[in-house]
Amino acid sequence: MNKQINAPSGRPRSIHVDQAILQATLDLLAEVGYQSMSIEAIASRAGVGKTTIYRRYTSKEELVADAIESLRDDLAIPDTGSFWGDMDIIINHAAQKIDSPLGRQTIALIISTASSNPQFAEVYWTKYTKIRREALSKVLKRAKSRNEIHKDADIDLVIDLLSGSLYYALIFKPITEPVEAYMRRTMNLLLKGIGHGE
Amino acid sequence: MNKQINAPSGRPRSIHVDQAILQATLDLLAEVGYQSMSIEAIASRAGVGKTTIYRRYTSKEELVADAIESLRDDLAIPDTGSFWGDMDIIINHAAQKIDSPLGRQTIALIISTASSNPQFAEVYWTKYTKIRREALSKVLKRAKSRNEIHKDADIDLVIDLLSGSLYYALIFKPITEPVEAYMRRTMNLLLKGIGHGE
Amino acid sequence: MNKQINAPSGRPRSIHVDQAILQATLDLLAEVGYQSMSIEAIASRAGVGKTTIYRRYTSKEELVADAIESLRDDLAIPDTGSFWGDMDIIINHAAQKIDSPLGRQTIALIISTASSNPQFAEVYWTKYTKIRREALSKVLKRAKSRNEIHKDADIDLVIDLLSGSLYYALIFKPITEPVEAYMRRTMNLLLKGIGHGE
Amino acid sequence: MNKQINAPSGRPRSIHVDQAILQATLDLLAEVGYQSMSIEAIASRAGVGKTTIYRRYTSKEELVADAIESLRDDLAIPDTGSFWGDMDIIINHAAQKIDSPLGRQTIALIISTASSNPQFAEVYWTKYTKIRREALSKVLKRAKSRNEIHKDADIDLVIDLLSGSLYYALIFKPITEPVEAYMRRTMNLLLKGIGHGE
DNA sequence: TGCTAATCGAGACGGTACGTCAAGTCTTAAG
DNA sequence: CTTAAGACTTGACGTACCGTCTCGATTAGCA
Repeated sequence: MNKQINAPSGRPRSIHVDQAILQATLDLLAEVGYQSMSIEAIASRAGVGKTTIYRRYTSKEELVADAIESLRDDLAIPDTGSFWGDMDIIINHAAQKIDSPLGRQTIALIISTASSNPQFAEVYWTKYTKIRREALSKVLKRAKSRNEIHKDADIDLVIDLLSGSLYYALIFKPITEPVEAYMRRTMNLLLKGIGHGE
Repeated sequence: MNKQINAPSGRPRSIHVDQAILQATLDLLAEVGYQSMSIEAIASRAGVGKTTIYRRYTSKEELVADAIESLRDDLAIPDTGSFWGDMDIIINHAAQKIDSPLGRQTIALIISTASSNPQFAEVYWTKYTKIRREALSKVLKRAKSRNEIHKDADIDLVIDLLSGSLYYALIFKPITEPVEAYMRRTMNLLLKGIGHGE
Repeated sequence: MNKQINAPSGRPRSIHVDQAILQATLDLLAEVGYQSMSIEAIASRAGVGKTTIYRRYTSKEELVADAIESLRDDLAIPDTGSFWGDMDIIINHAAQKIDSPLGRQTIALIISTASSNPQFAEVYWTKYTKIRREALSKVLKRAKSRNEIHKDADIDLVIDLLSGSLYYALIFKPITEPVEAYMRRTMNLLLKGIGHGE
Repeated sequence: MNKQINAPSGRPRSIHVDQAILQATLDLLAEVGYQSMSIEAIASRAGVGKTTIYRRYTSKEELVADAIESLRDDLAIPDTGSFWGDMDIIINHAAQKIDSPLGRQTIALIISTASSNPQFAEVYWTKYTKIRREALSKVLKRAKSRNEIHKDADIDLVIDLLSGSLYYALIFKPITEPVEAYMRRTMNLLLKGIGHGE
């Protein structure tokens, strides 16, 4: 009963080929960057015909999105019992991801593509960003319920500030301090605020 | 004593041509976007030979950077006497800049190019971003001296959060609310903080 | 035993394209001449990408050489039984070839290219000139065996004189008489000589 | 009375510049050949602005024609009293001219340009070829009057054969024998003829 | 002696064509 | 029907020269 809907006649697609393509894509992404990475180079690196790639993906964006998706790690949402306990884990995890050639290229790519191509902003948002936001969101909600942060704090906006400043710093500021330290400073500022309360 | 460093020989460069090139660049940037904008199209739109462009700029990035630079407005730093008075002006100014096809394209471009090309991050930082940061910085310092915000608040970091979240929202979030409203919400969050004081 | 040296993989070259390129080349050669004939024009006339031409030929010379080669007629060596009978046929054949826009352009081209490019002199010599010389040579040898011309006459040199003077006249002398007449006068002079015998 | 038609006011043209241009032209002609010789290169080699060249010549052909003209030697017509005496001088002179890089380039150029550009065939004919033909012509006429050659020999045609075969050999035949030897063989053949007389 | 006008070098200008590269489509033979 | 290979059209790239056009700076001869 669980036959494939349309019984595929002829030679089936090779999964080795699938993997070779994704791997070649990731390799080249880390080596030469998104812009200077040609489909032809990917094909040749993967030992595959161009046609074989075009049969699977209709654009470089799609291909790369899939390649990045392929190495998504299933981020376990931490639950240590304290806000800073959870945050430390999230921050360390993020920092570790970012501090590699592929990690930086990936972020640069996501921002770059997304900013000039709204329809791929959507794709990346779902495949990459959303997961992380959900983890953060859960952690913040728990902190709320533990009364560690204001119960009327705008969690979504907090995440915007946290993520936004991180990306902003990664793009525009030469590396002055470790990613972890920067994120902790940010979180602290958000906790205390800069006004005088009433 | 006459400071003529190098008497320029040969026919001098035409400023009409300079302007035509920059204008064509801005037009096309708004119309078709950075990626699909060819030097050939710019040349033809400007009524100019390709050589004439290549004589001035060695890359599309350089050209576009200069074009954007050319429409830099000399942002007067507001001084209304109150923090929110100043902020309103800055926010309105920013919103007005952003809410135009060219404005959005420009921001997308800056982020996109900068994120995949560190050396142009530098250029844009200086030509475009720095000026706005300095205005914000001055306003925040004055607010500090008026005791409207904490005197030990990390101004640089505050600006990172403000700018970062704005860019982040512009890229990843479909337009749900006016830019002004979003920026005001952000500023409020920063003032109050999300923690419970000491 | 099957002599297929390298089994060709990939899409084979299209013979339609081959022909279109050669035809466009010959057309333009006759219309605008060798110098002002651009590869781009040939490509567009043939309805073909520039790359497709560059895949086959590395230079305009090569392309044109091949185009000319393509219209080589398989000159049948005449054998009428008499020297002048044979010569008449050869002369008429030559004259007919020369008296057309393409014919003149071809000769001009061959001489022009060959004189400034020794390696193409070689090509043209083999593809174009040699065949005609061989025909002439055979005819002259038969005339020798029939005792119509001296048995110690230097046939190669005779052909040089015949061909050389023809080309020379074509280049430098405005058309005063039909090609046939000129060639016959030349041949006569060669037969009689200008000296007084021994 | 014999004043220059239009008294030239303003700065007169510099003869140093004239010479520098011609010299640079000849140098480059011998070095890189006619085709790959750009006006820009000539100007730069001569230490002269492009305008200065275009003020004097309207085309590369004109310029080169003048450069070649500038080194015309005033071929004295020999008169030794015997046909072969005169011929030896002419042959030696020709051979000496031809056996140098510039000499070969010049001939190649003349033939090449002339064959693809009838209006320059005219120019070269007058400036270069005609002089040599007249010398030959005079020598042949004297030989006639001395009864060394037939009195009804077609002198013009003889010269065509002599010149034509020489050019032909220079272009198409790899150097097998000295120019002098070849010319002497040709002359001999012409004297004796290849037929059997009546 | 100073004026006038064409010259000079330099190099910018709008163009044309170059030869290269990659994009995405297509056509083979082999599996 | 997929695959690897590679030919195909298209279009932009960045370069080299073309012939024309400004520039400021020399020069001569005429006034």
